[in-house]
Amino acid sequence: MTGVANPKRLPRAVREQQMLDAAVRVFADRGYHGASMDEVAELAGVSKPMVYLYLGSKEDLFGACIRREAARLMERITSAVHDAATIECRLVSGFEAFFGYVAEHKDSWNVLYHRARALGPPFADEVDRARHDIIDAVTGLVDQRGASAGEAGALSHALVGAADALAEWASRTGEPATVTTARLMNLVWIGIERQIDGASWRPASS
Amino acid sequence: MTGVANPKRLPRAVREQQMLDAAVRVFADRGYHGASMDEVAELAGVSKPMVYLYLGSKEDLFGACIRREAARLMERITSAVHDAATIECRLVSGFEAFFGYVAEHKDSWNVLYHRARALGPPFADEVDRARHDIIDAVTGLVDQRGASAGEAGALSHALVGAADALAEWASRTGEPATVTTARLMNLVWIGIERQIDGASWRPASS
Amino acid sequence: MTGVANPKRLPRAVREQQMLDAAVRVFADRGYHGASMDEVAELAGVSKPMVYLYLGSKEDLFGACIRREAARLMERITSAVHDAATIECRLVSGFEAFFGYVAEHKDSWNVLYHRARALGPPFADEVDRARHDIIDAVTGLVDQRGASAGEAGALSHALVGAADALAEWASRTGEPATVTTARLMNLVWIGIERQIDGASWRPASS
Amino acid sequence: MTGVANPKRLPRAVREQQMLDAAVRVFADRGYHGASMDEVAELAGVSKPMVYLYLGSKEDLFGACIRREAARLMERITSAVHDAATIECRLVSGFEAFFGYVAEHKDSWNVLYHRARALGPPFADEVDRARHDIIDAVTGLVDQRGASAGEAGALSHALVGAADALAEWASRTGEPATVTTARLMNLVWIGIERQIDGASWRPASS
DNA sequence: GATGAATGAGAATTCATTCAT
DNA sequence: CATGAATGAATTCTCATTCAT
Repeated sequence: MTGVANPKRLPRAVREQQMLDAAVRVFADRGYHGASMDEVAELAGVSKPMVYLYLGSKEDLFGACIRREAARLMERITSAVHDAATIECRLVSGFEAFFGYVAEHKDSWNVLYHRARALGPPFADEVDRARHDIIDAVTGLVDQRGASAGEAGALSHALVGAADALAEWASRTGEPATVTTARLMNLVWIGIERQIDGASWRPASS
Repeated sequence: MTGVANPKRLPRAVREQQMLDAAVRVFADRGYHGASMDEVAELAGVSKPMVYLYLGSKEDLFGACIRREAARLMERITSAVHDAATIECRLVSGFEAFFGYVAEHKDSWNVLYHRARALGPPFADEVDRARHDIIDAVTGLVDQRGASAGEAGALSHALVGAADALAEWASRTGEPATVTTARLMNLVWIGIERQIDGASWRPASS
Repeated sequence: MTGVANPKRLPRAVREQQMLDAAVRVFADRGYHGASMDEVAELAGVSKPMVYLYLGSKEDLFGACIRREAARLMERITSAVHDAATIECRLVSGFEAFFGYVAEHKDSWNVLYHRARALGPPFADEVDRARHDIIDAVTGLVDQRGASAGEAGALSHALVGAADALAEWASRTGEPATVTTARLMNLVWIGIERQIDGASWRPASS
Repeated sequence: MTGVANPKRLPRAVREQQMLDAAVRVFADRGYHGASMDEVAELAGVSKPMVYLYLGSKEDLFGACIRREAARLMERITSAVHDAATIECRLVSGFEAFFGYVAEHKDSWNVLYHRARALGPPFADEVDRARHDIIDAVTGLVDQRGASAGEAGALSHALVGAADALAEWASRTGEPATVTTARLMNLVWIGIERQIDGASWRPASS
């Protein structure tokens, strides 16, 4: 009975991280509504009141998960992009980091992308903020020169959408991040380049 | 009380459609777990037992929504693509139809795309089938000639992902389907063309 | 659609019997609370309102079942006992008739004995009346001469109880009514005889 | 409101017994299907979630009742029989204990005997096990010497059936257990004795 | 005579959340 | 610091019962 596996009396910061780990896992598996605080507490190895004491309500807990995971993803991408020279290299590095992250942290991505998106008003803000941080980062990659705001915004949305779908594909086929990155670059790089140069596709019919 | 003022004693087929309309709306707004059968019934202007009698369990009801909405979207795309001559034209028509549909039937798209994806085993099949019908249609557009199966699959996943993200963007900015289509073609058409021709992007560094 | 199997427009008396047949079956299978009017109606091949129109509420329907089946059992026993000469013969004939009935009409016995007994106040009367008709008949068999009322009552209760338990035993082993009857007579006949003669068992210890 | 005025925050073991007490009472009064978890909780003086937390589903709860009550009855009979010397004494002690138990714990007997019997597959096992423990005990009393298995089985079924019916009779007339026991011995002892000795009743007619 | 359409009421079960210790 | 005990409020689903045709 007396603490073999779970040392009691851990410092607060550690316990909080354990709880968040558990929460991310449960939210990823069941979605926000499907998750129960009971399960989170059990998986974290603490009693429910502890969860409430440390992280607040279910809503708060979900928010905390989103923020922590989004920050982790951002950091991974940012540091990957950091010391690449050309736009092309930045994109490649960024995509590779992204695909790598998704492959290595399925739960994290699951919560962020699948579970959190479009979850009624109380969460929309939190999630949108997180998602926009990422899209903005991509916009930053592409929009080094003067594409108009609208253009770059749409472009990065499309890129992130495509990347997301490919991440899923990659997680099913198990292909390495570099290959998936190549597929994506294959599809979009020339388009991006031309867009940066100001050229654009015209309907063939006209 | 909130439902439309309905004449009583409608024939079954009519009531079923009303219920499905309501269900799509509610599932779109709240997600599967967040939706309550009470709300569906109220919005449909009937009592709960009618919903259970006609459409079965919540799970069944959700499945019925998915199937109906997926069929509608597919029909719209299929008929748009039908009489276009070149691959390029087909893509343009297909995207326009898609963006048009998403713009005009927000709830439908919401259920199909945001709410239904990644919803545990009981639904995975139904949803996956619907989603794959669409992706297969896109694959069919692109893969008229001999891109290898894997290539085409990844490509169409990426295209659908990009289109989805742009649809969201468009729904926020309110731009017409033709403009969004142009943005997307701008980004990907050359890449597609080259891929059809067998050329591909190479990492610049090597 | 138009009546191949179930001729429509049957005379009321026939329909009522069909419904009662169905009801006995369903009540036997599921018990009073577990049975649903839907199932009864379906099994009877009519719509629910017909059941209500002809037999009244669920409670009424159950009562009607009890009465009909109890009457059938009583008639079987009564006519078997009718032309036996001695008390012993009457008992044997009565038990054989009883065991035979239980073996041949499982549902009927099930409803009467298992499902109906001890079913809260609304039914207690109906069921008790039916059960007492049978016990009274047994009392009549045994009490031809002057056992005091109390004695005979207790005796016949015990006999019916034993017979009931043996009926169940017989229905499991499938042994013929005559054998089961012999078992029972084996156990109780001498005791009955002595009781009729006024002799009685005395505790051995005194 | 109806429950006993309970001090709050009782230890689990205590609360569980209170809940079982209430459940036995309610199941006895209404039968399995007729009983509602609401009523059980109210009578136990706790909220429904506590019942589910401690005892599980309605089915589980019913099973727990059956097990507890069957064990109590068995213990009473076993300890009564324990130090009687002859078969006759054992039977007398056993019956007295049984009639005493039924008289003193009406609800318990009601659940065990009337409510639980013949209750569809999910319960059949539990109930049958409990019931057979009792019948086996009786078989053990009677079958000290070599009555064949079938014989002894039928005999003990019949005895338990008779005892049950007499218990009911006794509970109506209020007569003491010793008197009811005498009635039963009066009826069956000679039959049992002869059966032990291998003699048996023969149809008078042959 | 017969039924499809419809519902009010209540069932089991679960969950987020909070005290008292 | 930490938890076992406890619950109000929903949620899904079913059922007996009745109209309108």
